[in-house]
Amino acid sequence: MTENNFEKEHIKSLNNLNNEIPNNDELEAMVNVFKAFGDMTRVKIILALSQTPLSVGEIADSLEMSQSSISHQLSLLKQLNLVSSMRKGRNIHYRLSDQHIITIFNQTKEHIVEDENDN
Amino acid sequence: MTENNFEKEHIKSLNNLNNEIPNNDELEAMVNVFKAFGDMTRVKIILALSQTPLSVGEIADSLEMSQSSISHQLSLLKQLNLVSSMRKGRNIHYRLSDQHIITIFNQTKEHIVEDENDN
DNA sequence: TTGATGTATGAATGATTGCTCATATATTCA
DNA sequence: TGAATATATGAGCAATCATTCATACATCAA
Repeated sequence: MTENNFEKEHIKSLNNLNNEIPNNDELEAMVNVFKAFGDMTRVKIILALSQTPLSVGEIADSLEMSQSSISHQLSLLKQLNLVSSMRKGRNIHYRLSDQHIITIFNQTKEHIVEDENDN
Repeated sequence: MTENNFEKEHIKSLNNLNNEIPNNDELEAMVNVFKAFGDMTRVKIILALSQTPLSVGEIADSLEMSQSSISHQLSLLKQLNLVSSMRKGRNIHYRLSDQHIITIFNQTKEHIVEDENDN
């Protein structure tokens, strides 16, 4: 009988599944942000920028990667409003555009750390 | 002179950049989790599981996708300890293994919503 | 045991993506 | 203006990845 109620609840949840999912545009935006975070180069760029604003060349030197590669990635990050840029003379300084980003990273790190302890 | 101090601080930050970045294993683990979140199918699976535990077939039906595809993705999510599974008779019930996941999703949604308002 | 149902899994494939190379654009300085 | 420096960008390529298809494995019911 109690078992049966669980089952009913479950069916109810099942029918509501599609309603609870965010609208597709928002979902797609989320997926794109996660995609951006799902690459080592971009994560390193973001972590570097979380310390201080940096020029393209500074990032490239720091990560020992080509200027072109970094520039491409910055352009992607900028498109997603994850970073913003500002010209300063010959250089262009990039900075994180949102502190949420670091919060998200920290949450994820926590997930991983807890995980390690579970083994 | 004050301008110069900023510059000095900046150089100092520059030299510390590599020190501040988490160790590579942790970084890689983070990137893998974000990669997992960077796919529409997996995000929908996770959002569905955030409502209630579900069997493979239930997820496949709900998302109108093949059993095989869902099973493949669940296997990936399981490998990353994002979901856990438990056999119940002929079915296998999957559930989220960590509430951090939803927190991360919500943070990301916030980032996106703020973004829309900025325009 | 046999048939039916639910899930997992390996191989193949088309699509996506990160990097490189070459080159264009923008700014400063002499 | 011309040379040097910093950055952006398009095309091409190799690697990665999500799905499908075929099939194997596991459980239940008769």
